[in-house]
Amino acid sequence: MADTMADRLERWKADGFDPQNCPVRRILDHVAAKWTLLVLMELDSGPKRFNALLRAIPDVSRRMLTQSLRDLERDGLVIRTVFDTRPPSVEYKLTEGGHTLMVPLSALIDWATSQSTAIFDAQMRYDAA
Amino acid sequence: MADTMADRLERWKADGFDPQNCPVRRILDHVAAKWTLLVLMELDSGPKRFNALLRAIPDVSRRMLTQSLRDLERDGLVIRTVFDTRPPSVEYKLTEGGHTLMVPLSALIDWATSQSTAIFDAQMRYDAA
DNA sequence: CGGTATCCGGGAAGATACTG
DNA sequence: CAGTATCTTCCCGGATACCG
Repeated sequence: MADTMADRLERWKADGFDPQNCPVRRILDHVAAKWTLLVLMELDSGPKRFNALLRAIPDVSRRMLTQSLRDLERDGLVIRTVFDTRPPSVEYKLTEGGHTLMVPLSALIDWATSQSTAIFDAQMRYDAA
Repeated sequence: MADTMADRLERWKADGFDPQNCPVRRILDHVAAKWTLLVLMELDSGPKRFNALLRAIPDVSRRMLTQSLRDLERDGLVIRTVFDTRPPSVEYKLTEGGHTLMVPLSALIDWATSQSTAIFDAQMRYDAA
């Protein structure tokens, strides 16, 4: 898509665009939620169980991990599978849609990684003034 | 970069990764902040003045627009130029770094746009259960 | 093991009014 | 024109405790 931002914006607005209910921002909000990005990255390398995720992501609480997983499940990006064993085990994995999200998301992560020192410097300069 | 997510995570963790202070997430938080995305998209098509942005983005308040612009300026993504006229006029435009951000960001917007109905459907299905 | 339920504090954001 | 200032409200997220 060689679409410019202006094109997109124009189409959105012509479409009766409601910034309070913008699907793109709703998705971005989820992606940028405090723990979601780390959850997605952990699951990208394969299915994991609840406590495995809890251990893999330092400082996340049970409550927030559960909520992040529920949000992702609701968006159809993650699938939750319960195995009827004793004690019960629950597996989370990315759906096909979840994996396709990782493509553009990787690019954004790369950008942020490569620019992080430049941004840090800019912040120092700004704060000095 | 054919880097997998697992590679990235491993590197981060080996690096003494603090999820509370992750540069990538800090940047993503700004990008995904309520109004930032729209501001960036408006500025991508060229410099704009404060009130032009205010008019272009429905429902944004003066306060929040100011804060969004300050955050972007602080990150070095936007430049603020004051012209000493009467009445004064102030122009905002993307920096070079701001423009490079739009590349991966466009890809993510495209993904979100193309998946928005699928996600909406998934949500309906989830909520029905 | 894999969650819920409940309480609570702090920061984000809206409304409104004022200013150089 | 391009902002501040102040107030208030809301909700995210942490802490803690309990459950099938």
